[in-house]
Amino acid sequence: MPAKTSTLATRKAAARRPSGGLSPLEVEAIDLFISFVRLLGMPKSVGEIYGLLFASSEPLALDALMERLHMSKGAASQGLKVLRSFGAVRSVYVAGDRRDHYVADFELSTFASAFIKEELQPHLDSGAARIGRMEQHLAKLPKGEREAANARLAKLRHWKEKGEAMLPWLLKFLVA
Amino acid sequence: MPAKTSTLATRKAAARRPSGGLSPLEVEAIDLFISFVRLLGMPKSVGEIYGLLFASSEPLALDALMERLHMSKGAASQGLKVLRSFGAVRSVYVAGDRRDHYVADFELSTFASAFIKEELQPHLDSGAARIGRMEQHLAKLPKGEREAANARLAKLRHWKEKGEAMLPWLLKFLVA
DNA sequence: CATCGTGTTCATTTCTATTTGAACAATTTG
DNA sequence: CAAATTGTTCAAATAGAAATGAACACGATG
Repeated sequence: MPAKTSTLATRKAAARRPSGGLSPLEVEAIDLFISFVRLLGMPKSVGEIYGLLFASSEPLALDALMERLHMSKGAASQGLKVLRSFGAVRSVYVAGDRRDHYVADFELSTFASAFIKEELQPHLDSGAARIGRMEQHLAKLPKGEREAANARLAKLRHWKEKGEAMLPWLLKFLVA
Repeated sequence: MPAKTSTLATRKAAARRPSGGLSPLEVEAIDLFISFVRLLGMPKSVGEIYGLLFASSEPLALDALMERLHMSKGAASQGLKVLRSFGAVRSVYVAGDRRDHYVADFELSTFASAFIKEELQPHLDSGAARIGRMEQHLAKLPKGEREAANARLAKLRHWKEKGEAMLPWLLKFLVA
């Protein structure tokens, strides 16, 4: 079987979408996930890729993503890397094809817990470290100021605790 | 009283910080809030301003922010506008001074509820609208594909509901 | 083992978001 | 009411993030 040959399913799908265009449903899904990933501070391309994979019933290879999303190979590769790291996407085996094929993972929970661990938790940790350093500085302050500054620090500690209490809850909520 | 004259408190504070420099405590607070607002996708300047106000025991006017943070008047004005819109900052009256003076509001709850209403809720709403549109498109699909696509849409609806259930809870958690 | 197919990386380019700085509006002061 | 002070707005400049495209690494294939 020559390398260029595609599966039957792929050929049928392509027939419905001449020139690699996107169906209205796909466009809507892509838009949805673009705005979602932007909310999380990720590049648009990540949303495009996930959106298309989400809408697609067959696994898609890198070239398919490039072609249908009008995206460079580099961007597609980077985007998939991010999505893999969050467990939002995984590669599936396709017989007789050397390329990697990807499908969207639909479990919100894996995605959420990865995001919390990789993005939120580190922020909380560095925040806690900073509060620690602030306590050091506080000790060296003249007595008059120390009192007022300490009240503020207490607020910070309180927020830190709120945050630390929230993450596990958030996780549980999303997994449930 | 000539316009250039500052309050007694301001003069004393300035004496400890020649050339408008920042104390280590202030730097630490500013760093903390910069990384926080960046996490929420807001410009750095917003974090700088809130950080300095948070650390400062006296209310600060626009020129003080400009000078101490080496920031243009425009940026300071914009930043304060955002912070006011979130209720993170409010202006207080200072006798004998024409300028607006600002203090940080420490209530996490007002801040959080403003953020949820202004940022998160609109996203959820537009997401819901998009799901509606997707349901329209789905109806026009050939029967074979409709089934698979519908399963995906069910997932989306589920996430939407999760999101809608989460916001009120999040709010309650942060206010408590 | 030379070539081809596939995917990654990274310097450069392109695009977007933020900041600047100056013009303006509004208000106060002498 | 003219001049000075304060704050806002917005076009232009700048900094920062993301995408491109080409070079590279790696394995497969003949």
